[in-house]
Amino acid sequence: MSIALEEATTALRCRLLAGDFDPGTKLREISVAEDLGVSRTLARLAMSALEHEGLLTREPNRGSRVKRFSIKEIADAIEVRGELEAMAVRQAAERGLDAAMDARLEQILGSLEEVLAQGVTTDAMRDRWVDLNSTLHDCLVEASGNWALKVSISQMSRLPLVSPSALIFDRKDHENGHRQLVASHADHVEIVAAIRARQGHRAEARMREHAFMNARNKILNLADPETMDLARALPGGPLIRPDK
Amino acid sequence: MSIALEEATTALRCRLLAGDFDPGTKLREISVAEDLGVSRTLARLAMSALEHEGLLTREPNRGSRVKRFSIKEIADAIEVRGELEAMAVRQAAERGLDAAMDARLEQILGSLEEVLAQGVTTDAMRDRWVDLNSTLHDCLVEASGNWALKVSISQMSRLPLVSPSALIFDRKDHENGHRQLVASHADHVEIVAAIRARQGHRAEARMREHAFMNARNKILNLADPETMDLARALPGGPLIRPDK
DNA sequence: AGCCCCTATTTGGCATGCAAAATGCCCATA
DNA sequence: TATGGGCATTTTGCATGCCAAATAGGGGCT
Repeated sequence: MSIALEEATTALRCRLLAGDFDPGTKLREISVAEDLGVSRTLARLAMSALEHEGLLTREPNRGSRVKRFSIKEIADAIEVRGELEAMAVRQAAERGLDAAMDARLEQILGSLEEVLAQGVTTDAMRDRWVDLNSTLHDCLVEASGNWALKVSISQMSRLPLVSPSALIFDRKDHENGHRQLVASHADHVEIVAAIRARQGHRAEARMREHAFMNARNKILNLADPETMDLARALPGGPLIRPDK
Repeated sequence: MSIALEEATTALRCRLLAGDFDPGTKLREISVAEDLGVSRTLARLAMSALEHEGLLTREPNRGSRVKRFSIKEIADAIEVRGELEAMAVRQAAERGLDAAMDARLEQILGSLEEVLAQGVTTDAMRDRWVDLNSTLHDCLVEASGNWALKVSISQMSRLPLVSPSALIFDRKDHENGHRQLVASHADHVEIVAAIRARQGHRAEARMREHAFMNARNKILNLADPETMDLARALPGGPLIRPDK
């Protein structure tokens, strides 16, 4: 089930995250199947996968529905991811960086610095920033050497708006947006520095604050959807609703 | 019926956790199907579920194999669960207990106290202790009101030896086993007290230590399998190997 | 031994059949 | 009009058979 399943699952996941379906919609496997251009069997597999990811909920004998996320649930998930990443950098500091990872982090930080200096104004620059940012977070988790941490974080990151790639750029107040990026980059630099200095507690604290600020920005923008501009045209659509 | 899938998945999961298969064994869907007495379709669904749970790994076009857990991976997962539970009790303290949950916790603590007073010597008593212990941990997570926390913790808990129900009783040194239970119960009491007093940081710290001690006991026993006596005859078998 | 080719098995996927449950609809009744 | 009961349709849950492609396994050849 390598090629087609993965493809079908990805396609359905993208449609869900893009908000193609209203939350609460029942997904009939027949319509999903012909929608994705695959068989009922495969559609069922894909839906099962997304159910495990938490994007669908299944009621016995009644099929699956599109999960509705409340803002609180998203905020919870972001907070959990933050706590886990904080734990990751603490463990990375306690464990120490190997030479390869150290160089890799240095290179990513350099690229981020470069992008920041040029100014993150175009969509292309935004994409590049988001990519680098995601990669950096991945590396930090990797550096912890903790397998379970990686699993947990990636589970959270599959939820809408939770992933580090779901950055929000403030387009209304461009000055403000730039300030956020500068602060974010300063966090990155200090976190890596703390890890190198084996200051586990400091790395943890700074990462926790980093996550908190990021979460607050996201939630603020959720309440004011006009300014919302999700990187990679990913999530944030009808899946998330203020009610619960 | 969703009955059969759930049943087949549970059956296969139990066989995996019980160590019926050596790690690395390739699971052919045909043999799994007739082994469980279900169709190939259903066997694939069940295997897909267990793959998402992390008990199986799939290699494209080559089927799935039984995942081999190193002791480090298990220790990592236990540590992550501990951190998440610590976060849970902190949030529970910050949020406050509603009357129903407060009463429920009190009742569980009372039952645990009672069991402890009678002495946890028979298998039946051990089962009762494990049940109460699991319920208490579930309640604490529930009390946090954090949905993502519940999801993450349950994900970790599906791994062998990670669940709070995977308690280990020291049968070699009965005195030592009893001491551990007494200490564990004291932790429970103080954690609940801290939550009631809205002492988030204290609840968190104590829970982290509680988890750490529990993890250490488990890992110690892994290195000395003679004394290992997993409650509910659950996991710990061939799935876990010292190597990596 | 090393390599190649051929065969048998297995995976990945599709279409269909079927019983049971759920859904929807129509109509009778209050 | 609102309610509710009964019937037909749809949908789910699972099984079965089939097929192409990839893999694994087993000789035989050099």
